[in-house]
Amino acid sequence: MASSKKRSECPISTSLEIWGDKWSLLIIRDLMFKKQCTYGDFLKSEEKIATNILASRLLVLEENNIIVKLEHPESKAKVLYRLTEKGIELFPVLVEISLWAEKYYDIPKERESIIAKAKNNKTEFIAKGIQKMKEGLN
Amino acid sequence: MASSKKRSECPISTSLEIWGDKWSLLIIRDLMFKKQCTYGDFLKSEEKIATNILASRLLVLEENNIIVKLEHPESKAKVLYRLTEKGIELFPVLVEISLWAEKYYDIPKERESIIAKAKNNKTEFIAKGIQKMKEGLN
DNA sequence: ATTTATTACTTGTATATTGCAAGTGATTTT
DNA sequence: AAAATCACTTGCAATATACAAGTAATAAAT
Repeated sequence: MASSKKRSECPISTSLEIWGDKWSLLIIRDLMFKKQCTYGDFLKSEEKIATNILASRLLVLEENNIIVKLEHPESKAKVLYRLTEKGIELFPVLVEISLWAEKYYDIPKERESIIAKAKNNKTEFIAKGIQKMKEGLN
Repeated sequence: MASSKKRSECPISTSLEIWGDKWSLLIIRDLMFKKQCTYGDFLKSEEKIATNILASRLLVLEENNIIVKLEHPESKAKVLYRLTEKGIELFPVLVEISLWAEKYYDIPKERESIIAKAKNNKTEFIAKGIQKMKEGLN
């Protein structure tokens, strides 16, 4: 269900085959902003992903080692999803997407300050963001 | 046919609604590598995009001012597609995707040297790439 | 203890997008 | 004038998405 054979050896094509759709990067975005999410947390996001799509995207991301499932410390009924290192390393991609959008579209007020920061010293912003997220892996 | 209402104000979501699919960034990639392409050039790419999808993606990219159609200097039967400034500004996104893929997947030999260059001095690599492409706009 | 609510999903069905093969009309080459 | 090339379009099957509802396991409330 998840994978057939590669279209090509192009790294961009390979990447798009995994997360090149309208939803996967939003799941990854949520995990970067909120560090850990339950299934229900994803459903609560503004974009209103359908539950069957969420389930299928989470599976693909998990199969490709971009996210992992963890047990919730407080409830056996809940599952926590978290980014792996491989998932965290997608941060620069999301930053560049945000910076591109900021040039050509209106940005919500509450994002302005963080985008300004990213723009101001991109290299450092990315490095620190990744570093912080990787600390959370332990 | 192209646009309904936005899912959200999130810049990442906005971007994905335009080019968040398996094909659009490959079209943009081709235009970055080859500067200008005819319809047939896109069809020749390794990934073998279907012609109806190509037509629909080109339309969306054009509607969103990411590419433009130009007349071919040598033939009235051909159409040239080229990136706009807005399209060129997607270069950093493609670079980061490539660098991510390079960490986790095998890269074709002929791409190794350029990816090494990008990795070595990312900021400069991106700036120069964009500069060069923008020169081609005149 | 038993009902009620939450949780992470699954299932069913309608609609939209993609994939593939073939076709069309305008040019261009022979 | 005929054949080839060009940028697409069309038709249809396959797949993916959207929306609504359902299920089994756990947890909370009574």
